[in-house]
Amino acid sequence: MTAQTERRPYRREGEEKRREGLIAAAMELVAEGGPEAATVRAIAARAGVTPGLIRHYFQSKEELTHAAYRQVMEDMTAEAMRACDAIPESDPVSRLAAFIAANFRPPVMTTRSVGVWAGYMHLGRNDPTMHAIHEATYLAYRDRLQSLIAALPRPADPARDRRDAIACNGLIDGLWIEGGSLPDGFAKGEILRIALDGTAALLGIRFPDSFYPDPSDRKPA
Amino acid sequence: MTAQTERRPYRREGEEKRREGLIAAAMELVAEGGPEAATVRAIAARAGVTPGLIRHYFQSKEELTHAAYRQVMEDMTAEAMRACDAIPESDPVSRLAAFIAANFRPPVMTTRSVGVWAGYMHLGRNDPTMHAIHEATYLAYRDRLQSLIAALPRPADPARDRRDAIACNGLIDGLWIEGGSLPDGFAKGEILRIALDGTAALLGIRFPDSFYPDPSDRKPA
DNA sequence: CGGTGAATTATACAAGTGGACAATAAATTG
DNA sequence: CAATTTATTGTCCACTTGTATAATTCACCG
Repeated sequence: MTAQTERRPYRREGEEKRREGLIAAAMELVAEGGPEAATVRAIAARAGVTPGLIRHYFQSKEELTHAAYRQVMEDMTAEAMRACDAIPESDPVSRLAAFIAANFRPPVMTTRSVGVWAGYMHLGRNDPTMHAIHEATYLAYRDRLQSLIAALPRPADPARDRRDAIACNGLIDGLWIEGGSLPDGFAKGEILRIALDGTAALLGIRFPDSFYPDPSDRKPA
Repeated sequence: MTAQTERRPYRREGEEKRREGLIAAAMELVAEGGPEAATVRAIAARAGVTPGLIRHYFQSKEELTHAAYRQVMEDMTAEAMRACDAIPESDPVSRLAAFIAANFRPPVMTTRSVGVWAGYMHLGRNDPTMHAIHEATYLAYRDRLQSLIAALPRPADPARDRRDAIACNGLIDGLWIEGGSLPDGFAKGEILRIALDGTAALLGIRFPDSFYPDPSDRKPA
């Protein structure tokens, strides 16, 4: 047992690959065991690498944490934007529906991504960089939502659009957290249906049935 | 510097006082610096006590954490219920409004309480006891909300009430988190107004003006 | 008063943390 | 093919963590 463990084989890898691998390892560990599980040793082991290498690619563990958090947040809003951009601008209601619906399907609404978000979120309270990332990604998401709302066929009113965007964003966030942290508490597709009905009610519009989950037992309005 | 630090004076205190003091200290530290700041030494120092005493009142630090989390959650729902119970049952709309509004004033919506919630929430992912507390308090809150919704003057429909409760709960949670984590991003009373307007829209009702914040610049429906 | 036991303090410890740094292996360059 | 540089590994360290336990102080009871 006290025998010298044999040296890990020297494996050279591309710089980008290594950075991504370390970030992905950190995210996985945070998702699985919270931030306290994402130690330098655990991250290195998960990435198939020696702990010392982390400091070669990141000036500190904190810097790796920032990179991972930024990636998590940007990935999620990028996913929603991608779904939205698949719909032509001539149909603003469907664009909004696609944007909203994307938040309640994998890869956005999973226990994993909600877990990562939950693990990192409290770090924004004291770490100024984390707070800045949080604020920037939150506002970017909400601005995008507001622009989709402003494109709806209704009288222009920026103040109202802002309030509606805040409300819709709150509803989306709350349902996303609940669906992700208590996945067994809801029927399949239930959260998505509630989110679409809810945002439609908030905005006084109606979304096409095609964005709702399959077993279409929606009640009439 | 290496001089012997003088012994802390022996201060005897009631058992309840000590437990509450330790729980309060843990909550404060989590609110200020996240869970990693709530070490046994820091908690003891904040409570004006020696680290060893924690293990005299709690079998482990984990047990103290559970107690503190339970207290945080129960305090918040109790506050909302208290506000609600101040309104007679003959006015179900106002009772619901009072319940909702209580969530967007101190002591419920403060950076402190949102910070504690954020600091603890991810612990529910691996610790079964924390998960149970999370689920129990969440469901207790939502059930209360659902019963308030069911009391509204409208046709009885339990399935619809459930969906409405989930939606309203999501909106409340989302707005509460955003208002608490980005307190400078919103005007005074803005979140409360959006929450009342939002839940009213979700439920197809209208809340009395008296529950809205003072500078009443509400737009007509 | 003297003794018993609980409440409180102080000390000690094993395990784990992030970080510094030297040793090594491979790629690159001349 | 030698020299240099860079990527990667392994070792070490000072520090913190939660916990175990011994030493104190004090209230209470005979």
